[in-house]
Amino acid sequence: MSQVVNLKSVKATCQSCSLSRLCLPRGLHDEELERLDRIVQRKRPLTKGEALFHVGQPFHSLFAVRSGSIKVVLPTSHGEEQIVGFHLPGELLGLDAMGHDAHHCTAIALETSSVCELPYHQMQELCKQIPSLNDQLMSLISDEIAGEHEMLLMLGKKTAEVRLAAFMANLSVRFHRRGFSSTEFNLPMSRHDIANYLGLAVETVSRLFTRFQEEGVIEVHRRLVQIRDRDRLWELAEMGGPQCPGVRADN
Amino acid sequence: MSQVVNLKSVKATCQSCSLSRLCLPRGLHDEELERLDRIVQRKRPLTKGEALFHVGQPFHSLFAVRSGSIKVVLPTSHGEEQIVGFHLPGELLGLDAMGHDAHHCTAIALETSSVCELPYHQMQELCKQIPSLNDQLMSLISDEIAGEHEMLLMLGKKTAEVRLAAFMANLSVRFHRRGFSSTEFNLPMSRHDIANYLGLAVETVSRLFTRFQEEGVIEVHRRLVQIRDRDRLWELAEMGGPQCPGVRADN
DNA sequence: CGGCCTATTGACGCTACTCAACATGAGTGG
DNA sequence: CCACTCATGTTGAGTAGCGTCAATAGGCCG
Repeated sequence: MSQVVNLKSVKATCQSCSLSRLCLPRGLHDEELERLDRIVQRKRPLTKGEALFHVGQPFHSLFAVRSGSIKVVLPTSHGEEQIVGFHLPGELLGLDAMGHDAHHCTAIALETSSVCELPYHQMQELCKQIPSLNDQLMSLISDEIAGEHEMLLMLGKKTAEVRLAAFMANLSVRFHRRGFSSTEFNLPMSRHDIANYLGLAVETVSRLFTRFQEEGVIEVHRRLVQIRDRDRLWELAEMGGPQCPGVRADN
Repeated sequence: MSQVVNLKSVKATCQSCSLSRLCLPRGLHDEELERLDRIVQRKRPLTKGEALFHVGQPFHSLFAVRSGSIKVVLPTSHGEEQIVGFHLPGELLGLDAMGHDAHHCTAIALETSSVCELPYHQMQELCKQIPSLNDQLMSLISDEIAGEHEMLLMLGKKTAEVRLAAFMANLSVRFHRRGFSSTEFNLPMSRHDIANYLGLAVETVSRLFTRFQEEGVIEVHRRLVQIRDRDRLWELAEMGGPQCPGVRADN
């Protein structure tokens, strides 16, 4: 409150952001980046459990995760919930509300997380003026759809073992792209969240984790995961084939 | 080939299309409609089983279903397939490839079907010039994402009975919006397709159909469906609650 | 009419859920 | 610092829902 004068010095910019390779800035040159920066609003960090938006709330902005992680949840008529995605830094939130006036899902921080707010109307204007920004937005949108297709395949056809293995493999790749270790990371979400997301019972997830450990595939202690045998994990996830589900070409 | 002179007389236009209320033309006025019409390419109808595009093929156009129905399929490494959607007239295809150079899924006609081709680059240009076209495209995109979220919920949390009931209810609503009866319609897809889409075995679908019949909820003969007790069907589909999953506000 | 594909029905078994007890760690207050 | 409580995670036993396998019935087309 009293430090307004300091804000400028700590202000993050798209130019300086390490995620620009994954996020909207991808493919933009300096002048364009500055224009994007001008509409981006960096918000105060969310604390664990805090909602970025709730289902039904008016939609006026997209959000990009800057740090931390956020789960996206669909409430059901019967009080249950379905987690439809976990978003890591560089990924967009709120795409499913574009062109509508209310959010269709709820976004909740899994840990202390910061996001960039992108007022939708200003984004639209900027997309008109900067073709490569529009391209990148469309690319991220289609990734979202494609990713959900892969998830439908998971839930429709795969066993619990394959689902969990693929989930771990997917996290490994996504963390790696963000500059973290691909073999050792902390799960941002609880067992309950994992189970919910994968359409399984918590107990099943727990049992599978211990089985994976017994087989020397991964080591799990509470939320710390260490991947011991990457090849075997990929096999379990059925990701050795022609294309790698859940993983778009590297970038 | 020899009838070029006749083409104009039979040429369908977005202005004359009964689907404009659901499809891209929604919200456009006459002059804008004409400009959209100028980039739309009406293609020869697809025959049953014919592919509109295959996974891996270069992407350069979106498609809108004009008549018939089309299934969208994801192939897996193990030769299986997962159907990720059935598209009825007025719905778009290919959204998951925007911003990429290749299709991510395969689209196959379930019956004789015609589509409108929308060259993507021209669409982009037109979206810049016609804000309400851009709005409608974004709206359709977000509907696609939201619909897939609902489907994740189905596959993640719902029993076979609820899935099939919700599927029938969903079809009923979608046919109704297209001017068909909401209580009597022909399934465009086989039992095998339904089972695949819902993540079930064909036998389970068959058994549920007979159970629904015994309970007087629906009548099914081969592909003809008659809904006898709409309220009970909605109950079975768990669609009586606060909001109706799978069904956006009417339009 | 015969062959083929789709759909139905039945018997059986397995995967993963439910219920329940227990373990572990985190946070709190004395 | 320790005892207490609560949240989170693990493990076990029993079971149900749904998949698999197999046989049969019904439509469609040449």
